[in-house]
Amino acid sequence: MLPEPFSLIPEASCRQDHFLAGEHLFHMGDVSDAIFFVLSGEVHLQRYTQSGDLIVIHRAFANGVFAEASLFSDSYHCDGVAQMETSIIAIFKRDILSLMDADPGFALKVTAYFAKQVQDYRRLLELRSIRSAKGRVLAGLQEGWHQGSILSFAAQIGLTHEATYRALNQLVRTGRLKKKGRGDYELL
Amino acid sequence: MLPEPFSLIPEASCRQDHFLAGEHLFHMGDVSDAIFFVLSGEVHLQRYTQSGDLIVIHRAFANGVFAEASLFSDSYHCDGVAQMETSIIAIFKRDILSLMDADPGFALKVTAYFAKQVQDYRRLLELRSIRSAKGRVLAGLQEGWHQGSILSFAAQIGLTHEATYRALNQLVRTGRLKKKGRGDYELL
DNA sequence: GAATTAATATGATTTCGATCATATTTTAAA
DNA sequence: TTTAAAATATGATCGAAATCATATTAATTC
Repeated sequence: MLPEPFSLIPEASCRQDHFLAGEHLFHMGDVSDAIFFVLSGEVHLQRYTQSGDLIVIHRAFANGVFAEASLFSDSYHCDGVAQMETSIIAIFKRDILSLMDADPGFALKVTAYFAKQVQDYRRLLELRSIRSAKGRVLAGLQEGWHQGSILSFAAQIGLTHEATYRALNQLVRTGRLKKKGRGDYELL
Repeated sequence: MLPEPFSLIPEASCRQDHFLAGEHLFHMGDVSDAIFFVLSGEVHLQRYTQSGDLIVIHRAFANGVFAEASLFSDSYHCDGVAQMETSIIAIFKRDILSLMDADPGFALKVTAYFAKQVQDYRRLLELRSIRSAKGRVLAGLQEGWHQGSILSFAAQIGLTHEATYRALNQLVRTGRLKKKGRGDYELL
């Protein structure tokens, strides 16, 4: 059920839960006691900037693990919000940490997870440094990041949805994309 | 020289090397045997898409560590290419892993290193989501990220240096900053 | 100490994404 | 089943940052 290395955690250290669209799994500042695995649905880790802008830090889909960074901090540093009806497994932080202490092999696998996160954020930053909407959308598609709605894709790559729709349209016109249907694009 | 926790690795586990512009440090698919620290120069981690487009996954500059993810995979998943004359220190993967195995304290520091990187990248992403140059420069200063040149500060926060100079000027005029000298600004 | 390069700075112009508006289609809800 | 809401578009306008240009000062290097 749970992916490596969290599959090594006993079931007694987990809790199943269910959320509706828009519901919070946790709020920024809450004491962190668990990391999460998505059974079905979609969860956004997000924060609001000083100016009130919403930024999506990470999108977790089915079979994804998220909020692992909370293992090393006392509280969550972002909101976790279900984007649709979502089922999750919460894995208790305390039990993960004690297993890491007892089993170096397990600890190593957890470290690999953090390394992967760093890699992902670097990619996202590099993508966001692409100035043109067209180039950014194309790169985002090539990275395979258009999985959910175009709206959430736009948020992740840091464009308005209008700019994203227009860039998609341009890419279709210049023969880089094929439009298979409403909101359904394919790379060529 | 090397940043924590890699400074704890003995020198015998490292190799200094030098590359000219365009030279490869490694190719995608090569067996991964080291992670890298940039002494000077610039290295791009990049790969080609199916359609032949070059995608830059990460840019590593002086004092940056990169290809840490190779610790946990048998081969490099992208090309590492020097963009100019570049000096690096290669830290042998095998020796890092064995030290992590032998010393749980070191292993924990490596984990903490990755966790910190995740936090840093999240902050940077949040800052970059601030649309106005003025707000972004101000936030960057408040984060304490203007330490080197304004040129490198501009690059970090994702603005051209011209936009950055103008934002600094605006912030001085609106009384948020004090200009103490050429390229020397102080928060108020 | 002269020459060269890099960083700081500002002016003029242009571009392109944000913003606001509106329509249509699809999905969810009442 | 009607209504409401969300996602997918596209049009018009505006503003702010990119771009290109040039000057000055500081730091290298020759």
